[in-house]
Amino acid sequence: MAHSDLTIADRIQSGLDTLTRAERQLAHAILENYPASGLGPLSALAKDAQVSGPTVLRMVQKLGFSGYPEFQAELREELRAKAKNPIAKHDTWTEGAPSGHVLNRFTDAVIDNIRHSLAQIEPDAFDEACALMADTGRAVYIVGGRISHTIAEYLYLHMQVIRPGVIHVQSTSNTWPHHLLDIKEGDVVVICDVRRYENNTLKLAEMVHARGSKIILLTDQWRSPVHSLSDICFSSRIVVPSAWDSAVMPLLLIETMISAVQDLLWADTRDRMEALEDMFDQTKLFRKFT
Amino acid sequence: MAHSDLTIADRIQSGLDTLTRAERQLAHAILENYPASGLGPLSALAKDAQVSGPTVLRMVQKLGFSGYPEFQAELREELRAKAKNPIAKHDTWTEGAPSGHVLNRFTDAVIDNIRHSLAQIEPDAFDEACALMADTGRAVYIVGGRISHTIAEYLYLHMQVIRPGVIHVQSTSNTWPHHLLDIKEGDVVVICDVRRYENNTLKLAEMVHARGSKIILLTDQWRSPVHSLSDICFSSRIVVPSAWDSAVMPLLLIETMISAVQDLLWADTRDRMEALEDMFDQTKLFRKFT
DNA sequence: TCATATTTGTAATGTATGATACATCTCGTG
DNA sequence: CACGAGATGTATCATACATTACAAATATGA
Repeated sequence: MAHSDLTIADRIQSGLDTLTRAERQLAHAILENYPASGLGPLSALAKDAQVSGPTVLRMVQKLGFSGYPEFQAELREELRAKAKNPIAKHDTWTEGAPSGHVLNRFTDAVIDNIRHSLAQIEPDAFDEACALMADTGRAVYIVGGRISHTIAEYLYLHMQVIRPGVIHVQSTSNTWPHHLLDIKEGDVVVICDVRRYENNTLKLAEMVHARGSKIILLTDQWRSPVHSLSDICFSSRIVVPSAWDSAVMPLLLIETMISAVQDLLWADTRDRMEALEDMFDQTKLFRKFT
Repeated sequence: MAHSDLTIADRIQSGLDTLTRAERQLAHAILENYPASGLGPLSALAKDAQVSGPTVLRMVQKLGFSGYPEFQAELREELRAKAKNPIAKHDTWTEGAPSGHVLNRFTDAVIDNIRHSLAQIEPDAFDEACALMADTGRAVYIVGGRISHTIAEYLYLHMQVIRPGVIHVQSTSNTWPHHLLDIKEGDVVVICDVRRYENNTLKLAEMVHARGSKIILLTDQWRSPVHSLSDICFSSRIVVPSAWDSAVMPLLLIETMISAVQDLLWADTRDRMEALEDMFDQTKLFRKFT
């Protein structure tokens, strides 16, 4: 807030006693449905409070603004700040680091990304995507680009355990057409494509689309060109205070999918996981969990 | 609401696909801080979205309003209505999904993990780790296990661009000793090791520790056995309502590190990144960003 | 590759809006 | 009750704003 830490509402409230008759009327009208009424035209507010235009203007000036537009600008600023707050209020995440520390700034941005992205997701689409991936009648192909293949692989590594028929394809590799030789109608292709969208990925999408496969797309807020070919599309906000983009939100989505698919297939997965445990034990790849 | 039960945000949301480039930019700007941005002057919104005034107007008309003022009037009406119903609060992340939906439960857990993990991190240790990774006098080895190698690779792919002398080692591969032949005292080894801690990773840690390398460990709340050998250790909470663990917090940490190291090395990185851009342009690997 | 349609931006225009000057009213005070 | 100082409203003005018309740019399809 430009002028002080107090909101305009607070300031009006505290000064209520010192106001004159018309000003008090006006003050109540503003507070009545705050801040909506203050965001309309001056004349509308005046009419609503049954006072004259100049009275509104004088009040606004008493509050320290040079004019009505400036007053409105601060109201909007309050609104912005309020909308941000629900969880990001935590102004420092790491105690001992100033709020300007990269750890705090970065986390703020990520939480904000999560909030915005989830607000846009349609739960039905999510459930549908999970149902597709849980359908063992369909093969599942998982595709990622240069950077995004890392989270694609993360999805792959888990899906591989959960169900059979999961194939990992790297679109940056020239050999991707080989992996798609056997793809057929009804198969599911999960594509991760965030900006610096890659031509290879688009080509791949076009090919599998032509084959009649279902495309589930994980992309960013601007949406990969693949999205026009996709059956289900999830867009994540990925902007952070960095020269790079954030993969946290896409990863969160992927993990949630893994969890949901796992639940759908629990009966089958159980055996697979136990079998895997046995194999690990035999190969002594892992230490016993202590 | 005057026109329908849907809020303007909903209507914009649902029509996102049918929009053109400039309109989509605008739509995102409106949703970004909704409804504040829509309550300012048309020109301000246009500038914010980096589109022209008329584009805003056309969009508003597409939404069924006769003009911008009418659009704003409904935004204010929504605000009024929302202020009246304090029950319509966001206690869920995705509207339209019950609070018990996996999307909401999972996200709750992840946010909780982030909060707890960051509360435990010592900013000084973080800064020190970044300084080590930014020191081009030291080689940086990045190591991950069976699953964690995906986020280790994510770190690698970025560090590779930021600075020279970055090596990716996969501890699950039998060939890892080959990659460490040249490691020397003072070099930095970033190890990702979360539960199902792997024997190979511990062996590797012991070896590089003996060589006098600095170990930065990313692990979970129970801490990998490597932690006794590590110089700097970050533990992330990774429990989520799933049969699997979450890699979101480790990834968040890694991304923050990338950002911090990038900042420390900005002068040098700049050239590297530009060189990379040129190479991408030449090989036409990526589409031009639209 | 060119031609056409669609999208987008620029510049001009008219109007709604906020600001100003001044007249009127209200209320306290002698 | 009259006077004056502050409060409030009316009428006018200036301008910032939304709107319109048109041109440039971009995408689409032959």
